[in-house]
Amino acid sequence: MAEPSKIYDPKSVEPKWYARWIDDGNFKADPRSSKPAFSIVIPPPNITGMLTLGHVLNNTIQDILARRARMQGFEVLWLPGMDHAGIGTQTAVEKHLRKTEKKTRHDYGREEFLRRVLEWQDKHGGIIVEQLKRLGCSCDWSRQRYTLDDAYVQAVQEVFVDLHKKGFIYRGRRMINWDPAAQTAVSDEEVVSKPQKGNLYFVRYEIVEEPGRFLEVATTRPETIMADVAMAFHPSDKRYADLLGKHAWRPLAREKIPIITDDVIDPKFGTGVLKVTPAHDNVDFEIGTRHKLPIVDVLTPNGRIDCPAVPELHGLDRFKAREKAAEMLKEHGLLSKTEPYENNVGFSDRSDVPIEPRLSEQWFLRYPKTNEALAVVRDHLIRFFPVHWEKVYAQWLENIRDWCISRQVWWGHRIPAWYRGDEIRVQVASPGDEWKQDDDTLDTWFSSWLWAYETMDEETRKKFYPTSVLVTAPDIIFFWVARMIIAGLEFKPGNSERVEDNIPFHDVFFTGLIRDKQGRKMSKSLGNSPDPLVLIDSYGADGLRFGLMRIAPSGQDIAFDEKQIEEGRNFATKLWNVARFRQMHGPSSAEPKIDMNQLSIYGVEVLARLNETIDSIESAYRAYEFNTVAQRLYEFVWSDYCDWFVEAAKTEIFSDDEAIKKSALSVMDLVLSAVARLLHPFMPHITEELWSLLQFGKGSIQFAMPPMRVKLGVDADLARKRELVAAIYGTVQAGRNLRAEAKISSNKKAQFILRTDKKEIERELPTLARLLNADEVRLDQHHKPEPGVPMAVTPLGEIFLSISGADTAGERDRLDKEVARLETELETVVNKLKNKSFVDRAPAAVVEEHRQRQKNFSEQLTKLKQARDSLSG
RNA sequence: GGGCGGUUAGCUCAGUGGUAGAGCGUCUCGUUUACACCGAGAGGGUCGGGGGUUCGAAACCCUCACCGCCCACCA
Repeated sequence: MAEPSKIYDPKSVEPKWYARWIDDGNFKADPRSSKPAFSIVIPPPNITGMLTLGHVLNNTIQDILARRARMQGFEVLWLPGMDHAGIGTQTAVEKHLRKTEKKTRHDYGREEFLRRVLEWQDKHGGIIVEQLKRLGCSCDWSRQRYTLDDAYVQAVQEVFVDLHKKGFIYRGRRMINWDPAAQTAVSDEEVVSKPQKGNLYFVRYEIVEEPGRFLEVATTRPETIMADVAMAFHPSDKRYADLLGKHAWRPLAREKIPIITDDVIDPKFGTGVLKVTPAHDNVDFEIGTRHKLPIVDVLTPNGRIDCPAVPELHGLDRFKAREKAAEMLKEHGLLSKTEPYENNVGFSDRSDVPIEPRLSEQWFLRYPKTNEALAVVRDHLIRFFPVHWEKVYAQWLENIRDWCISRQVWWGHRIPAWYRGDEIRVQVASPGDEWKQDDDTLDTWFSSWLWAYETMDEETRKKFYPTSVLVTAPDIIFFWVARMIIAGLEFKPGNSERVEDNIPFHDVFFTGLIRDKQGRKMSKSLGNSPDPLVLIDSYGADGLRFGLMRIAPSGQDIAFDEKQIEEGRNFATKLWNVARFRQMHGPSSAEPKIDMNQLSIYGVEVLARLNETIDSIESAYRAYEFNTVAQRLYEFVWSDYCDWFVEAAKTEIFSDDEAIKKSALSVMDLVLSAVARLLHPFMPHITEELWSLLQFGKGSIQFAMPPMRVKLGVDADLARKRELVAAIYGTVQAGRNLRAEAKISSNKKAQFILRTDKKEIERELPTLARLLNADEVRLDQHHKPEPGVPMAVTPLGEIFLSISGADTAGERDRLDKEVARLETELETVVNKLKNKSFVDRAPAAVVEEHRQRQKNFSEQLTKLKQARDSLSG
């Protein structure tokens, strides 16, 4: 076999294995399997979307869970698919058409426009699937679904009809959030409030009954004055009490309007007077309803003024009109002042323009099963990770309002409502030629809330529903997670009456949000979002995955730094090289035999650490703490295995004694095979490559059982050996420090003398010498050093660095510092042990630990002082 | 206004009651045959402030400050 290259090359490894996995059908889920089921449905990316770091994080986590489950012997379904993203896709296509053909969708008409969208979809759709494959995602691609698949469309229609029949869906003329750019209604969840700098205009309304007297009102929206239908103040406000029942002149589109009182008005805000504009404000609408006021609408759907009575404003954009209205008022002396003002304005999440509250005929859903949805999370039938999202979820459900589900958009699921004259019918099929279907489509989320089960056929559902876990970013907890829970409870896809059979998933893991180094959200406009494919090209998919997972603490946002991906790549190379090292020393064994009699103490140590690593990984997985899993593996491989075990074991590996050599190689095989399997969910490609190169198993690593703890014999014996290793490693560190302090360059061999009464150390001297890069470590129980020879106290005794021309004064200074440091530490411990409360009340083990520490410090100190004092002469 | 996170080394973050940690960056040494995408060593922190609980607090409680999110109809 040719020797693999020094640098691991993901480009030649990753595509090769991915193609193989697909060819072998390794990701296919079999609903007829007798294995226990593990299932995940992908949060469907937008059909025309591109892979972002958010997707990388999210899908890496899902892949880790899926791959680990496969290794554990589960029948795994990771169901992929895409979302049609109604407004999002339509907006993208409209933008494209405006740019290339200078036309709007209305220029084409519904049918032709939808044809253009399909064209666009054919061209740009599904790219993200190929990108997910490059990341190594083990989805069952043969089951890919789309929210506009025929069957899915049918299901959405039926759900609509069903909910309408049950009385949960209704049509009504109500205040909704209007997006003037996309020209559609949006849901409350799609409105984000942003602080906006603007002005507070103080406008004077003349009292009809008392000419010359004015009522002053503070408003941010003078452009809606023409829609004012009343003036209102708080009933307890004495300032205006005498005006109740009188009238004011509306200053633009001059008209008499009544002066009324209402409880919602805050007397402390502005002048304590509100101009009531029911058509353009939610609060005002409610006041209007209470007082049976008329509704005057002066805005067009695209946010322009519609008021022929005021020609100066008619047709103007709402923001231009605001300035113009203020000007006009000023000219008439009706604007007393203008103050700079900052307030929160609702913006459309989609088009990023201010939302216009608007009275409109729309379809609404009164949510079913809200109490049940609260209960399943509260009672932990569904478990959230991290748990604090439960509260956010509960708050939303407790204050839930009806969901506006109709959209004035063409791309999406058409509403199954039919009209003939004044008649309305809600049903899937057309009632007849003379019936005209509702022009509107449904909110995209009204289709995605069925995703957890409408993506499965009957047989699949039987095996894999409810799904095991949902992995998602927390920003769609309301949009998607909560609604999927409600849908599951309402439509009972579990084919049973039991709640636990119908919930869409057992666990929900909320990922963090990836931010840039400055803590800003990743966004296209900021250009701070690195292209994951470029990262894959530079660092490999495995490097990207591992690097990202190691820095993604559960439940917290992630500050992205490419350096960390570089570390992931470096780790892959490290792994690669240490495997290559193994390969240089003969064939490896798939089932290495560990002979406890032959096993070196270093082997014992590394296997004990492997056991600890396996344990902590196990518990970290249970808590979805992927960064802990990654970090533990990183430390074990790099530090415990490479830096310590492999270096120490070189003595054995280069030994002429075949039995000794074989024992060390067996340990390496055992560890490497275990590490490959433990790392496989994080780094699928490189581990498969190593598995194959080192011939650790006949089949793919994907279905290899995760490693078990290694049995290491009796506890007392194990502890004694590990203590000895710790002492040796401690001595090595002390010795290396002496070398560095004495400025012996790294490539120079040094000589050490070890003064110890521990006889068993003799056989370890060659290893000690190797680790210290010494050509000799001599054992001398009665060694009397020359004055000024650098020395250190270690758990084994004292170590001396043999050098000529020792710097006595320098060494004395060094020892003085060392003595001072130890004295402080000793004092701390002694004080603690002097404290009666501590000795009486602290756990016995802790007290004993302190006694031991005191003993060690005292012994070290005695030896150090002797050494120092001998220098003072 | 309500709620939820966060504040630990220059940077990014681990660390939920018992001697303050990692990686990166910095400094010194090094091409010692797995690895310079590397190895060895060093320096660097009164754990945001203040109170409390405890024998003992980075951790638990209270409070304040600052940063970030989410929810809420102050025009």
